[in-house]
Amino acid sequence: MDIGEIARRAGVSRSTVSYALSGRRPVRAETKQRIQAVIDEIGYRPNAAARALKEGRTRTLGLVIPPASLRLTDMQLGFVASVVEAAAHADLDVLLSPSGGDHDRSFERMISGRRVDGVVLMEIRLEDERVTRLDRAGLPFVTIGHTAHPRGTSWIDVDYATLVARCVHHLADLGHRRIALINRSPELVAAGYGPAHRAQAGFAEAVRRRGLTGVELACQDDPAAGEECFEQLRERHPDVTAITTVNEAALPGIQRGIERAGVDVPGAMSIAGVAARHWAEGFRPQLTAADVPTLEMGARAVELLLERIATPGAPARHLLLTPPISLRDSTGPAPAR
Amino acid sequence: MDIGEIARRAGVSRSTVSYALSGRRPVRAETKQRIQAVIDEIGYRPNAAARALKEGRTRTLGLVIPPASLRLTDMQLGFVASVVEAAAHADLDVLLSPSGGDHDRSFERMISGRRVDGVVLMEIRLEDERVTRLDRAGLPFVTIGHTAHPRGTSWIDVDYATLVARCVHHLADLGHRRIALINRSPELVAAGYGPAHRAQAGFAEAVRRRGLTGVELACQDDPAAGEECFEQLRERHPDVTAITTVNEAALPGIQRGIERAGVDVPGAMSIAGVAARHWAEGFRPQLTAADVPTLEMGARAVELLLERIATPGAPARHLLLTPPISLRDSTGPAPAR
DNA sequence: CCCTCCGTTCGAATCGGTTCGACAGCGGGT
DNA sequence: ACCCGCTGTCGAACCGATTCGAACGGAGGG
Repeated sequence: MDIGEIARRAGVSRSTVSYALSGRRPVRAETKQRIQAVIDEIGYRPNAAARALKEGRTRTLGLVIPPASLRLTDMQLGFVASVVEAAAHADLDVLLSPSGGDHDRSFERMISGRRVDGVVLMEIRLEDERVTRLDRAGLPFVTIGHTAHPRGTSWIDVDYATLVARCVHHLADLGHRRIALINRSPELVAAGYGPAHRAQAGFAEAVRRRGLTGVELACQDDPAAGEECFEQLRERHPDVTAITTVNEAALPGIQRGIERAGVDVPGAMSIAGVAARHWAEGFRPQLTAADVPTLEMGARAVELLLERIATPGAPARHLLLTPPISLRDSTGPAPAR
Repeated sequence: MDIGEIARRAGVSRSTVSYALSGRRPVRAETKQRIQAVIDEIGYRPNAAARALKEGRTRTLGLVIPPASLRLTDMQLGFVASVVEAAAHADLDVLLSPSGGDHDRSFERMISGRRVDGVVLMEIRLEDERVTRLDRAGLPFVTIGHTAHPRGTSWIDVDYATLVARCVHHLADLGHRRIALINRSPELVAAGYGPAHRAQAGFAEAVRRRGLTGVELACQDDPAAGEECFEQLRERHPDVTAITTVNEAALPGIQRGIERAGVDVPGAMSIAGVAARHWAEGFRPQLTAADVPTLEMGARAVELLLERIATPGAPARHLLLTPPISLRDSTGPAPAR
């Protein structure tokens, strides 16, 4: 079922079949029909490897995901889903590489074996070795999240600093004076994980500006830790009246903690955060939050990547999203003393 | 940076370089070293497309996932993660195809363009067109889940019928006479989705055997639906004292419902189910459940697939897992009348 | 001393596509 | 009548690897 077989059966040369399929040179309508008939009959599809070899491109995008052993967060999952979706829409396939840990072989294969035309990288650290490796390999890539100094690389990210700051301002406007930030895990903060880092910075700056008292807590990305973190907060800082968080995975736990402590939200405690709509609306009462447009981000990332692939010389582009905060039911005036 | 460049710099022929790398023919140690030195210097990696073209295999596995627009369940995510993990372990790459809906192009490309050596299929329906298409394409594949009549295909699955039956027996042993099954979504049941179907069958059979009264409810795979479903159950069947469920995504909602209704578990209501350990242990009180070994299943699926690829003639193999039920804190004696 | 065999290497064919150059035939402009 | 350009087709080269057959030289056996 190679192209030669089609050519033989249609009584033409291999190149004619190729031109009939690609349309790069005119082929008589009758001939084209004859070829198409044979193709339909045999069920022929061009061999992807042969095409990739000759064309020098694979029509495949690489997607680097966190090591599979780690549970993907909902947000990461959203990125994966939307990248795959967008790629499929552009008739591209997606090759997965669980990188980090000891599985760098897969990453190595992907970037140096010319298996992909471009790469989408996620879970970017402020200093990220993978970025420099991709740069050296001369492979087009786009990151979801951005490094400390993203010189020539295209990226898309959510402006955590601004969003957290906005939450703080919103809470301050409501009269809250003591506000806590429930951040991502201590490990991530220590590892220089961008969102955690920038949330911290935005929080500190906003708190300073408004002359508030700020408390920052690092919390593992899971419900149990969220509950524990909330209890800890109540114990050590009982005077805090508002919480802002970027840790969506901890939300169910925070909610549990609130319910068990019998705290009235938003009567006695206000909460505002950054989270995918899914999490914000699942919270009781529904969470006032900046909705991270996970699905859109993956799609835009692919868009940026396709641009980079099409015109490698073009300047890198950056998309810093600042979705509006959706007012829901979890924030209200600070309780009177 | 092709093999010719290496050959030139090392002063040997291209075939010698190839043999030095593959070891399929002896190469003098000194020559081998010289070649290796050049390779290390240049950072050469064989072009994947060229190799695939000549060898006739791509060293890539295909993984068909539900359309990306749908939220992947935790279990599906576990499959994806473990398949990717296992493939990476065998130095294979994984190509993703979101199939179903209008994205069949990707599926079509994958199976007929010889882009992959084999395919892992998940979310199998009792009658599944994709299986027949793969069969026709003559591509080795393995399914996670199984069709109604899986003749010559290898698969791995969890024995939902038996597990649900065991839950029922366990509850019956504790004295419960009226038991509800909270199944997966009505759509899945209607579409002939295996686990939902077999859970139903196992439930009905066990209930009949023990002479119990059984109530079956279909429930969307999300917390909100779980809560609603529980409330509905309390309202319409207030005499039910035990629940068994295969809908892990609904568990948090069921828990919420229980808490809001102030029902004592396991004092007034027992619950036993089938769920990944993660969900069972996250439930309060911890859920007595058969722990679905998601991660193991993906790994075993890849194992089966590699066997199929290695020896296409060998008979298909089936792995029907029946993990034991872990007794936790959610089941107890039926309340006295 | 000749013949084999083995280790080592090379050249050429091959995988299945795409694409370039050439060429035939035909219509139109001058 | 001639040349140009366009349409439609073919043959051959090429992408970058693997692999087969053959050649060469030295060691070992008869």
